[in-house]
Amino acid sequence: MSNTYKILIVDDEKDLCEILQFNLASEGFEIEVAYSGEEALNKSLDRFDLLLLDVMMGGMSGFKLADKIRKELNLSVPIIFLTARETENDMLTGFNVGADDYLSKPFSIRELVARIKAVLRRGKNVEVKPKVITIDSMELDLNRKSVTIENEAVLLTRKEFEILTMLILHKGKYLSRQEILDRIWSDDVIVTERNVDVNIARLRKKIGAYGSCIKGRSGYGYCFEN
Amino acid sequence: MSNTYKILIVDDEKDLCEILQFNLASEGFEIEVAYSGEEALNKSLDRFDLLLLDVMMGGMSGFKLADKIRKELNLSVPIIFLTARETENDMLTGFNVGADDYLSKPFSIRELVARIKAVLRRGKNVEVKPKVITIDSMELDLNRKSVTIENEAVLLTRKEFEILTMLILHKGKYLSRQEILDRIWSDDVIVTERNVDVNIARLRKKIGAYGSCIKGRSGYGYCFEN
DNA sequence: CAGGCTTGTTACAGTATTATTACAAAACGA
DNA sequence: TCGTTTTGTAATAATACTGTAACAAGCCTG
Repeated sequence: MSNTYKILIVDDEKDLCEILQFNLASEGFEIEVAYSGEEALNKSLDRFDLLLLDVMMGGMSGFKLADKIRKELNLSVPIIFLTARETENDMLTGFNVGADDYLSKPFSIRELVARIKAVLRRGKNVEVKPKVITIDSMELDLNRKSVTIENEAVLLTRKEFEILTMLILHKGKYLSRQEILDRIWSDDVIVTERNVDVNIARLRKKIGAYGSCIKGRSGYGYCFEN
Repeated sequence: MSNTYKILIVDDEKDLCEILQFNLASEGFEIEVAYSGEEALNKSLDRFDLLLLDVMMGGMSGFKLADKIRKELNLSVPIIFLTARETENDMLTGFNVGADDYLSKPFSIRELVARIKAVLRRGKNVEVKPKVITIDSMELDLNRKSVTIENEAVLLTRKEFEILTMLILHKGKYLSRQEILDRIWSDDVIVTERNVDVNIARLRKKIGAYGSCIKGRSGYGYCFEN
């Protein structure tokens, strides 16, 4: 396999680390090891495709480490937890800090490998969104949330901007009113689907000629297509 | 609370189904149940956000079902397996057919819910893999619900699209009017079987030369065959 | 090959869905 | 706070979709 996956093992049991390292390496993975959470944080963690974290470690626990990785480093690298503890609460904590899987010791190497592969397979399709989208003479800046057409600013409201962005990110696909509501309106607000229509109408008017790129189709919803 | 995820439970233990249905429904999920793999295949499975499959079932096993779903229907909907069996080999079979998680009975509802949420959360960032069916110069995009012939868009209504999809997914098999009604019309609406004929006629007209691939046979129903 | 049954097609009407407008409520900023 | 902007609702007209009925054409079966 040309691009080998890099996996970081964080566990303070050196024996187990060695076993894992040997076995996973022979599966074709590229392995690095850290013997504590602190040591792990000293590495540039964004290099790895997957982290295997022991929950029970001297010093920082695996959960704590995962939390830092998610919240402070803001990384979305997949994480699998290893733990000797079997209680349900641990499970839940694990998933709450964004674990991708969870294995209780003792586990078989084959099972671990299977789960690693499952997690890596999932991750393959994630797509990095561009921050600026250009469509002919129309530009959306997702960071600044601004739109220009022929370099002229077009002032869209928040909802209008988000709908336009969503349609464009799914260019060519019809999105139902419900899907649009789900994504753009906060969960606790209850509004009618007609709202989507109204906002689409406003949007169409504001973006001039591009308005006709937003197609509406009975039973399907809306779609951007140019 | 717009975001209801639709989950299909496939298990032949009715009691368990009921318990799961009740508990998951009260978590805000929208639940459907099938008591066998065969019954599950009669549903349009692309409607669901997640499948919970029992491994051990009378008739088709959960693994077999998953395999069909992945390979024949070409769906990438997340799957979680439920099983009483704990052997490692089962685990591995599960992951090989593209399972997203695996739970051994008995499991706690809370754990199941946590795992469901983990799987659904993951799915958010994953770009849906295109589900496109190509038949000579005709292309059906099941995600976009669009049809093109020689790269020209063919605008089908929902019913027309669904009928065409259903026929093509069961290419070579005659589907009775009743089967088509059951699958495509919602349960509470009562309509005559003649409706199927009418929609088939419209469909045939819209898809031009491919119209003649939809064969009708007295007493059998309709079948797509090219 | 005739009669009854099933199927294909068309036209029409009822229903559902969508676009647009105007106005009111809510949120926002100075 | 007040005035402005944004957002939601309701009403309406326009459009699209779907079901029914009617009839023609096909197909079984005796």
